[in-house]
Amino acid sequence: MAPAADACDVFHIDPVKVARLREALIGQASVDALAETFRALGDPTRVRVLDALSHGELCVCDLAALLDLRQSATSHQLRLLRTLRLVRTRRAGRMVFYALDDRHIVTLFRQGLRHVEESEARPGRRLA
Amino acid sequence: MAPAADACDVFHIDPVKVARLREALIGQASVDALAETFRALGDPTRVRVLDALSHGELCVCDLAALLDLRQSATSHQLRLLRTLRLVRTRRAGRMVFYALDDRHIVTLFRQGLRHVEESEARPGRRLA
DNA sequence: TGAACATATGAGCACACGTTCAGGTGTTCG
DNA sequence: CGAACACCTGAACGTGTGCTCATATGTTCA
Repeated sequence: MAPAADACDVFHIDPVKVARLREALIGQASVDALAETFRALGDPTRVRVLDALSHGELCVCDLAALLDLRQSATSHQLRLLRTLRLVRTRRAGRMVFYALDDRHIVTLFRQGLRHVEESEARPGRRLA
Repeated sequence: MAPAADACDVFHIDPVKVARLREALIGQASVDALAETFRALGDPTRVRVLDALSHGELCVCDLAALLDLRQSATSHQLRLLRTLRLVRTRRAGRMVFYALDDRHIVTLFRQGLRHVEESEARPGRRLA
């Protein structure tokens, strides 16, 4: 994990300040966990899944129909969310109900939503 | 945008409730904007970039050295973050300083951090 | 038990992503 | 001007991601 070529190998502006910065940076474990968490929310399909589930539990089939997704695709995404402990399952006969399992994620989700809704009103340029 | 095969095409549990849910769901524009925002935070390198910049502005070269990244990779990531208006640039001679440009993102970032730091103490299983 | 149903899983494919290399743009200074 | 420097950008490459199809697992009910 040390390319260190190509880029200049000395600090330019304030070496002392930057050296101190090194100490203040988040540890690799937290970085990875943080990225993993946000990545889970970084896909339109999963955003819609979580949005739907934020109104209450749903079985896979209803969720798929609601979001206009194949049952298979829905199941795959739910597995990912379940592995990350963002959703929880409840079996009822042949059906499996999924519900949100992480209060913090809901908070993050809502906060992100507020953010994009505010941004929509502003000039901000969209991608592609 | 209508696969609708493979999955059952009727609602099973509470058709009325689910039909109402359709109305309550977030619009596609917000879904995409939300996913785009979270995706920007969903990469370890960008998490580290934002973390570093959260302590103050930095030039590309110092940032690259600090994070042990090639200047090119750093620049590519910064462009992405700039396109999303998460960071802002300030030119000073040959150097370009980058700084955070979105208070909300910092809030999201910190909140996500608190979340993963809490989770680290708990049993939660990690991926692969 | 066996048919019907709800969900889970594996393989395969098309596409997106992050990095690197090589070279381009813009600025400073002799 | 031209060399040196800081940064940007495009192409290429390996890898990851999300979907679909086909099929397996697990449950209910006749």
